[in-house]
Amino acid sequence: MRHYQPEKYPPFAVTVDLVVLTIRADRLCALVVRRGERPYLGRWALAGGFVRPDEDLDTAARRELAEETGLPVGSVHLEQLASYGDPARDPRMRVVTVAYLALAPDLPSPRAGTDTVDAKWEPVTDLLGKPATLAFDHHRILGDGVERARSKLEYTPLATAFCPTEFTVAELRRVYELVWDTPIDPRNFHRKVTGVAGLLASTGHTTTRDGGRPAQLYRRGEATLLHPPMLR
Amino acid sequence: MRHYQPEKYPPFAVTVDLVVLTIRADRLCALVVRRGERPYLGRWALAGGFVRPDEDLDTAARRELAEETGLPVGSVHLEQLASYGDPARDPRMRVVTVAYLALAPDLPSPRAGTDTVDAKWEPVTDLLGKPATLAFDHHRILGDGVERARSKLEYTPLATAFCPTEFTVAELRRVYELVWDTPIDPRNFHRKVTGVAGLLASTGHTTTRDGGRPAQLYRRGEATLLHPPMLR
DNA sequence: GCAGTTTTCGTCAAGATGACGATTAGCGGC
DNA sequence: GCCGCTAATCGTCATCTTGACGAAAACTGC
Repeated sequence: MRHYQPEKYPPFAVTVDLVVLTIRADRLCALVVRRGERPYLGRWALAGGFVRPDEDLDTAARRELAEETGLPVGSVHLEQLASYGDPARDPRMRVVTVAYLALAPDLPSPRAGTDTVDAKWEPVTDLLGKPATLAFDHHRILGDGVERARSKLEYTPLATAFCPTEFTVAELRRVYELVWDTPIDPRNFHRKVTGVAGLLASTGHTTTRDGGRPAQLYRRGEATLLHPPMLR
Repeated sequence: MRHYQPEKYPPFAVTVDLVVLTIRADRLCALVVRRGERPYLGRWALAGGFVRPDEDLDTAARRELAEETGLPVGSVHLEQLASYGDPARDPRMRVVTVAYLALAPDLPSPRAGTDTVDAKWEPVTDLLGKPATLAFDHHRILGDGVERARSKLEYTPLATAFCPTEFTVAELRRVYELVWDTPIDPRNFHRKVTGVAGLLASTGHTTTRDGGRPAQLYRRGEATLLHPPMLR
């Protein structure tokens, strides 16, 4: 094992940043934290932080998610989104960030973390509508995350990640309606979603929490790809 | 702008690695280069190299593609694939690599680059069938790249990236057949592909290079998303 | 019991799909 | 110039899926 040779291997800092999405009060919301450090002190930003020397990227992402938000992290869907490495994206030094996309059911309000003085859920339309709100290139990263979520709803069971363990067809439909920002016919959606192999697993229970006739409760099925896909 | 503080921002090396796919002699092939340096000296690997201090990730990927292969790089589709950062993935030091997926029409044979002694096109089935052939975690990266290509054929016009500027419906079909490894009915494919809005742009020319009745030549259309998608 | 609400099942026309027959338009050889 | 070969392109038909919407079912609150 050789020595580290800075001339040959230029040093970078590597961070993870988190696009954490949830649905709260009938809106698609993203987690933002207020920065407690320079640069961008006091500005809102995505949660994130430096990857530790002996830590895998996925591990770092999950650790930051837990640390910076205090949220129960076990039930959260986490996947890598993309990496961003513009030489000027951080004024301190050369930083490459590996962005992750996290999807969660409606969670309690986050608490501030170690490097943050505040944390909250903010509707994504508000954030994306004002490009200068977020620090660094986080506006772009958020946009990419939302777009990834939108398209993955079509051909994966990702929408179930926004729902609690047991959920109704109507709750799942609400996810699609909010993420795609388009109304969906409840009857056709019901027919389609119950027809896709492996998307829903029956629990035998019912609930009336949405009012009206009792609805079947489902758990997420084993499918990882939807055949046929749900098209926008 | 602060000083670099190694305790606070642990140093990483950042590389780009390239999954370059093409279709040659009716097979889906990937570009592999023989390493001219330690570690894995003499082993086959994906093309790639260190990102320079003042260089964007996309720029580094395109530069490496040109440098390590000598291929004409203008017509090549290039997109980010994913990042890999297992602490043990490189025995020298902590390296995070940003993998890119490149798709090219049938190109001339590659030449060796600066850090490589040899370069060639190798059928992906051969590479994926023998997990220990490639250096580092490149077997996994290649697998992820091929899987990305497979699924993007469904809902984007990505298949056209494997074709020359002007191509026939049959040539496009051959791409689908080889990447998905499944036969497709020429008549139904023709009907479908000519029906998808914005996938194909007519050139008015025809060719008989495939034999038989002259085929219309098309250029790729403006669509970025296929409606409806081509389903496996 | 009744009004209100939501789930769930049905119907029907229009569009998409898969299997496959038939026609068209070049080629090469004679 | 005609014949067979090849491959592109067009058609047909039964089946499946989709979108629009009617209607019944099963709960709640009053």
